[in-house]
Amino acid sequence: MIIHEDELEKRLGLFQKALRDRGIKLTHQRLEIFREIASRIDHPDAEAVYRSVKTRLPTVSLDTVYRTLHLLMDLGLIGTLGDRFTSTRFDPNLKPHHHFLCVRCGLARDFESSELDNLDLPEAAEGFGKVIDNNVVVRGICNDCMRAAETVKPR
Amino acid sequence: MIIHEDELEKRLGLFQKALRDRGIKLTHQRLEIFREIASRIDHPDAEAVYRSVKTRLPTVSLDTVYRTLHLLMDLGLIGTLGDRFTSTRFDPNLKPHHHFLCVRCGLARDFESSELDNLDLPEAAEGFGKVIDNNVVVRGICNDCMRAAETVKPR
DNA sequence: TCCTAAATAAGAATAGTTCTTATTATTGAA
DNA sequence: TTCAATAATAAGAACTATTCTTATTTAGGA
Repeated sequence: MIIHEDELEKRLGLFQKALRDRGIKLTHQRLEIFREIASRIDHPDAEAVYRSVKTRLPTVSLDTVYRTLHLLMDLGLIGTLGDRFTSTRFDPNLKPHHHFLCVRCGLARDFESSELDNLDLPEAAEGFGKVIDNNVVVRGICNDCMRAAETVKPR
Repeated sequence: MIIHEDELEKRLGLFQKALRDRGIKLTHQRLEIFREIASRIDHPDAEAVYRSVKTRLPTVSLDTVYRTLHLLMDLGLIGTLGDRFTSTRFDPNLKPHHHFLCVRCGLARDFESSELDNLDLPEAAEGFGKVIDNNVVVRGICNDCMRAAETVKPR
């Protein structure tokens, strides 16, 4: 759960600068929430962040944790594990395959590739456990969204 | 949204056989729900499947759609788009990286690899739109879960 | 055809997340 | 440092996706 001290310092610096640059207030809550997420390598959910921060700031609310995590996402200071959809999307394709995913509209399409099915994984990856398979998610802007972006010129 | 007629037939065959082999009843609802998910390439969520099936079976319930989709998952006849967690998990790592994910306990760990950052993608993938980046998810059983499986022998 | 277990519809319940509102705190200005 | 304006917070209501409960219906074997 621990990252290097100097990596944490670097992340905290980025965070404080991002807030200052945009005139966003630096509250105790935001600092503690950022410190918590930035120092962990286990990809906690909002509830887990809330539980930890609560030991230091007993009156913090879960809502503030959510708002702050979303703020951090908007600022590009954190991301999520996997692409998030509001609901589960199902996939009837039983063959090994990978996905193209439009980050704008959520369009998802399958494609096959035996090269990608059989990637040579770095030792680091293999070291975490016994590998079953791997899935490549290609993120992009789909053709429709590209066309829409070209058509509607900003005024 | 359309797949080949013979691919659909093949999927329907697998489905009916899987139910028969296990003595699971073939209901109208199950057949229509499977037909719907099996014939689409757009990875719909339960609500979208429900809306379509409802036009043919007006009395079907959303709950039945959920139960059936989960049954199909348990039977290995469908999967989901991306690995699903009950809640959103956050990631403070801003460097390009990939993930190891334990399918048993949900442990997630980062690893870096410039090779994987710069994969040579098949034309099929590039054809869907403008690519931004790609993320590799390595699915497996983490070391802790492997040890647990070895320690607790089945009786 | 009849019987029985399994499956369904309907609606209540739950989990995760977001919204509303009254209160509090940050930050720039005096 | 104090003050004022405005943003941010806590609390709880509300909302969305999903699952559970229960009375009713149905598939499939005898």
